[in-house]
Amino acid sequence: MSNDRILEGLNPEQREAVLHTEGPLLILAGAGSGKTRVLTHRLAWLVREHGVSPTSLLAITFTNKAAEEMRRRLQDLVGGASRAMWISTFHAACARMLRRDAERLGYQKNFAVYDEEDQRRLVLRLMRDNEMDVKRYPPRAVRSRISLAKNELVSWEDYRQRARDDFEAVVGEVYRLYQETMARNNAMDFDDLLVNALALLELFPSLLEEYQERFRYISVDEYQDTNRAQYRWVNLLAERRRNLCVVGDDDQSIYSWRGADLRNILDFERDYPDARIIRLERNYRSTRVILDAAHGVVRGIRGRKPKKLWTDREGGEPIRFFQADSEYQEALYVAEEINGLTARGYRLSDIAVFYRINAQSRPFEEVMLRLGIPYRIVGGFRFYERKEVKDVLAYLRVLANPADDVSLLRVVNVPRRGIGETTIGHLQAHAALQGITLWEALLRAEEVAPLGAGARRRLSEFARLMSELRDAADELALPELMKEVQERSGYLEELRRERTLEAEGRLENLEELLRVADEFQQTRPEEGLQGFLEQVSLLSDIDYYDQEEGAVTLMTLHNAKGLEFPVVFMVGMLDGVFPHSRSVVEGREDEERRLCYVGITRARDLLYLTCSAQRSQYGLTDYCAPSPYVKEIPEELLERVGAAEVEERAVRLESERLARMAEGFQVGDRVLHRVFGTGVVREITVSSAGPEMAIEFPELGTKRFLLAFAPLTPLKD
DNA sequence: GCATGAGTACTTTTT
DNA sequence: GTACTCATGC
Repeated sequence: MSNDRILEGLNPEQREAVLHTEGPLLILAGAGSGKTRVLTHRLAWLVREHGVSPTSLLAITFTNKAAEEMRRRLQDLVGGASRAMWISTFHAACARMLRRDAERLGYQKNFAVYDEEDQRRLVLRLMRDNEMDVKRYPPRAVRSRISLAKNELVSWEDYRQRARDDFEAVVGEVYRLYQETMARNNAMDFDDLLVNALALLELFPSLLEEYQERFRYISVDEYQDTNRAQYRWVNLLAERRRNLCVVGDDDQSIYSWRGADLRNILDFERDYPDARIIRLERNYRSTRVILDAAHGVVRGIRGRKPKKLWTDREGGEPIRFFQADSEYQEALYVAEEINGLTARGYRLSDIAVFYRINAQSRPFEEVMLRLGIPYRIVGGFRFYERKEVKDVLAYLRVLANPADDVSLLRVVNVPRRGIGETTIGHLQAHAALQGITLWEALLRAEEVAPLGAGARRRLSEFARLMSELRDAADELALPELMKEVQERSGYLEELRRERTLEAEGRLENLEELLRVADEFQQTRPEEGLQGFLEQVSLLSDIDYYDQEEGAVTLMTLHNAKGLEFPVVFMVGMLDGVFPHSRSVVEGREDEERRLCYVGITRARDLLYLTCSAQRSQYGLTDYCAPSPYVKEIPEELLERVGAAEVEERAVRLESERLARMAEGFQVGDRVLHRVFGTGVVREITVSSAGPEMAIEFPELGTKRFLLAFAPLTPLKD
């Protein structure tokens, strides 16, 4: 392939960005302006034209999915060289550094990665152990403050010193206990990955130098959503070579609640006075109407870098706005439109439904299920957050890192083996007194004086189980080990005994987990248990998403970032939900506007905004006004849809569905009625209530049924 | 130690 | 409407 192909089809600004290889570069890339293309082509250009070794390239993306996509595109441009580049999220890159050198910070290489639930459990335990008031200071809130502090590089010492009220004082104290326990448990949470990777660079100049020498060219995508720790880490790495290319868009900054700081991108010019700045303002995605609507929402934000995207897709279909009477009707409208769109030639995978919070998905799921529209949900309850999955993973985590007592405590009595709170309490006290880990205390359970004989026996038995599994861990490949854990822990047996639908589902999930382990073993056998656990904890919902599947996509606006669809429905556009009342209270309304902007600019051709006059939450229904953002879209771009029309179509849709059902039956067929038994169809007619059938039963004579309600099944001869 | 039921808080958004 | 905590009784 010739190098010219790398530049082919780029507009002048894109081309300029690709050609600017040396020195700091800021690319202000509006929505749909082809920034992924620029990023990948720039890397390809470095390799092909400048002969840069792929090992010298570090590319940070926002999700694993984006990294994968980038690698795939690079594979096309430069072939196998793409494999040698570091293309990953901040968290994955930091984890990689730490797997190599965490020992320098006092961790062992096999450190565990805690997710939010693990963190919350630990915070709760620490607060209870120290007699703190968990009602007044909710562990969730404490956890989130600690997390935010870390992202802003505030240590517990600093935090405690700066505490302004008693809540912050409590947080400061828990923060200290938390970090101590994490160190003892040989565990890091998501934030520690960043903080500790940064610590490696700051504390060990030789390491810093090594990485600075290695990564001669660094690029960061979605720079507007980086936090303090990420900012420091990446700028430190780039300090020597100064070949730092950052890409972002202040209008799409939507993660301040997780510590992202818009100043990182706004101040880039101050950090690098010699930076080249390139603006990509040509949008290749949306119609003019859609871009104007998006602009209407963010126009008024103060401190915003003024800019306006342009497109040569003049005009476009108006934005449809529909205010339904009920949530159900809203969902029905969306479903009707989807049917109409597919009739017009759109594929289901062209269509997306976005909402502000996961809880809003329910009515849409229900209606699509009922009308038989295939859909796929991104996010919400995650596979790896399901109880049974986390339980089995917790066993594996203990095997990989016995110091991990959060995981050990999670599984010690799951399934039930008669080891209750009292017993565990004694064990913990013993461990603390002796200065040993919970695991060690478990192995020497006989020495725990206050324990009764029964408790002691049960603990020893559990200890034996775990030691044997630990031996197995050295011998067996991952899938076999997991199978052993599922079987020998008694977990499968307990679920099998239950014989409920729920247990059935859990068993299926555990099977799925085995398949995941199997695939990991096939593709990355050298990474072992450790690597598996790490991958599992760093994956996000969107990483699993395959846009090509023949289904409508449902997801939150946050998950929609970086994607595009020919048709977008933004649903539940209600004041209080969007903007979310909590965001408003906490002074983050601008960010809600940007979130709206992100949603709108995902649409290529068609955009729908919907809401309903009422909404139910906590089982109650109350009345709601439409989102104020709807009003900020210029009136001439909107087309309001009437409820009467929607009702009418709903009725028609329903009768069509019934008519389709009737197609399964013909006069003369034998059918089975759940109550009356076997009969023969004598007549099919259609009334206003849908298809009716006259069925003759041998004993009972002829009866008439409404197809919609009768429990009938056709019988094959 | 554990099953049961009453009472409660709860929902932003996620690597 | 649910998930979680807590008190009660076996």
